[in-house]
Amino acid sequence: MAPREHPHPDLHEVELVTVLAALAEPTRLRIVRMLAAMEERERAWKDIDLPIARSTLSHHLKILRNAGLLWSRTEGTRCFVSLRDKEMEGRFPGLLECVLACQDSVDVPMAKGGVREDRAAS
Amino acid sequence: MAPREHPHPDLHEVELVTVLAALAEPTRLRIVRMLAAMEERERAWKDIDLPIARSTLSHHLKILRNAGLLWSRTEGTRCFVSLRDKEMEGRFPGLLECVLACQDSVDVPMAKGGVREDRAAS
DNA sequence: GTCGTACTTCGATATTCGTCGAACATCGAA
DNA sequence: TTCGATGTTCGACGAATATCGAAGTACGAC
Repeated sequence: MAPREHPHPDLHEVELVTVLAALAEPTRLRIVRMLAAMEERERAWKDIDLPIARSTLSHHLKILRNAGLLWSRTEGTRCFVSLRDKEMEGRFPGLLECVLACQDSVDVPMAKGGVREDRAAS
Repeated sequence: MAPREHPHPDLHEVELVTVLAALAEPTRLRIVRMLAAMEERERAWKDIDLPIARSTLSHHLKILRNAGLLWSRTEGTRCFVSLRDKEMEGRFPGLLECVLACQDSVDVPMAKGGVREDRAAS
């Protein structure tokens, strides 16, 4: 289907385990990190370049959306996603921040523009 | 088997996804919260009172241990577990703290002493 | 209207995970 | 040494999950 307007949960109704489960998957964590590392606050669905099928990507984005982690916006037949980091900070203070700050093996080698070199290098 | 000395991972080798996955399960999150809410820093294995089989509990404790979240110590035939919160703070600054601080539906109604009333009430 | 693009949903599959009871291993006590 | 207590491991099971390709749906362009 075309990107029909998706339901976005009220963050007050999102449970911590849901958020943790959403983040506890390498591909999804990578997506979150990529969105956080961008200069623009939005990323075009089409430009999310990962070695997975598009249907799988759609699946992961849905899980992140249901966990309150990202916002998707429709523009014609296209879709743009962005982190709900401000809201998440209100609901789970410090969580997203420390997840993003942490250094581990899940990197952000996602081409097609938007990756900040300065962050990637630190 | 009796509580043979278990392997505890070096926290530098523990990945964020491993920790998140360990925490992203209601029973395990409950165990972590219970350990954090205790006055004594240790809890006897035997006194962890949850509505699950003992083999299941053993399984969950192993996952938490492998994620670097808890430490288990053997004393004769008994076992005592405690949070590795200080070390986790060094590896993933702020993570455990904000997970414990967050308010959601996973409570800590675990009897047999050790639950702090002041925390439970806040 | 017809076609193509852009996502989403469906159905199928393989893997992982939570759970249990039973069997096992280790220690202390009798 | 025999017994009981204490955890752990094993084997099995159903449920959940990550993945894909194919089919479907909505929109813009022509």
